[in-house]
Amino acid sequence: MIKQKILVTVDNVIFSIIKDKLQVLLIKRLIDPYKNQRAIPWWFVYDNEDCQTAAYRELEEETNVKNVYLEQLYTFSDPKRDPRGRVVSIAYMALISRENILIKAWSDAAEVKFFPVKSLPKLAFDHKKILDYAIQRLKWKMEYTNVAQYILPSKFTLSQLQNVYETILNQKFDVRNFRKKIDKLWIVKETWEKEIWVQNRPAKLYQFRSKKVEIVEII
Amino acid sequence: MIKQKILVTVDNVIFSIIKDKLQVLLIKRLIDPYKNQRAIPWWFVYDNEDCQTAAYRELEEETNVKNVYLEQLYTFSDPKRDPRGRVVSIAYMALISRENILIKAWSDAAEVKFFPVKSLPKLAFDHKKILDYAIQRLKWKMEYTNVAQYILPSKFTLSQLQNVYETILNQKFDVRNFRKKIDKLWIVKETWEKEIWVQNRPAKLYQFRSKKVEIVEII
DNA sequence: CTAATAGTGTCTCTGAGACACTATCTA
DNA sequence: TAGATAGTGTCTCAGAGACACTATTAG
Repeated sequence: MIKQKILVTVDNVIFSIIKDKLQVLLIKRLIDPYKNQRAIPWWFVYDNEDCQTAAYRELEEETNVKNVYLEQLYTFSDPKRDPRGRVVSIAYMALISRENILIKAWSDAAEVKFFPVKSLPKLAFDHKKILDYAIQRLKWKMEYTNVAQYILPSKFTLSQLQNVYETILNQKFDVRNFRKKIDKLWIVKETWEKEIWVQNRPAKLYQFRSKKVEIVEII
Repeated sequence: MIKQKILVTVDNVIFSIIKDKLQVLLIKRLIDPYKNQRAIPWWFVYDNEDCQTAAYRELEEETNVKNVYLEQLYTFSDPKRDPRGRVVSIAYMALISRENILIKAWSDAAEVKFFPVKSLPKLAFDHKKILDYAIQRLKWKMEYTNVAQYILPSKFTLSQLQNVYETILNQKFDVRNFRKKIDKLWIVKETWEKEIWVQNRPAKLYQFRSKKVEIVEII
């Protein structure tokens, strides 16, 4: 067969909603090129694993891997994207609920930290392009499927659900119309539980009916 | 940097509508593995070109490359997908109009030939999986964008347009409702020309208003 | 005038979106 | 009882889908 000098990596765009903001996990680069700049976490694919497995391996570093959504996005292959040599990167998007984020990604000082997508630092390589692509895909997935469940705790209020949509799609919805829609789509069910420790009327907690990602026209 | 033994290829799923059927271009393999079976055309990516460029290069072999739509689909990376060694393949989908297909893909005896997607031979490697994915994506793109223009001649009748949708989405539409919808979406315009050489009332010829791929909820 | 396809309008029903007040809990 | 958020129904308008006949051409 032919000779090639191409390395293969996976990049992981890891989204969560923290403090009512859509945030993405970034690492600080410790070496050149782009030393001290932030980057999307990535790693080389091993010879005997497929890319999805490599992306999961990477994801384990930062999260408690229960109930993670992982989806392949796009393959970035500009010959100049890494100044050191030819690297083709398969980008993935992960959605995780705040409760599944490991402590080390919490600290402000950390080299691995969440940033709100609305106030990002300058990113290394072509990672801005990758992130923009991921945000676009996330919006589509939110509108047309039930993936919202992966970014919420397993039991949630309808207000929380609405907030996820409003935050990610960057628009407001009428409370009554939103609930009517969710109700008709038959994607969530009531539990017998209610919020506790809140200083107002406690809301009912709901669960998604299906863990499977399904096509549902939500918006 | 790290040592890897991974080769990178592009696979091209080339669609067209021929004889009112959705068809895909397949080559006959001349060597093992899968000798004499049909496969999606593919090639290695050169060290200094991005994957899109590689896919275009491949496409030139079979088509007259004017007015081709080319879109990256998905990257297939199972370590066992090629029995000879580790090959990661970036799959692309191309849409071409029948008028842009080179003669050599026309002959029945050819080693490069179109097959209706409804009566496919057995495919080599994981190419059935890739093709299924491509068909799925094609359906989505037809429903939500104006890509239909790439599979039609530049001037076409509304009946032809409706046929493209019916063929690919595998369902019938009411003539009046279909035309109402297309009219309202404002995506095509009349020309002053009509069909010729037909044995019935000749239909008006239309053109797409925009060559750019745009989001339009067609169906 | 026959065969073949092009081309056109109306009605019904469903779903989207605008809109404001009452209910229930804690402190 | 004040403060805070949960929770609920109606009306209007636009778009989707069902449905049948006339128009125009070639031969």
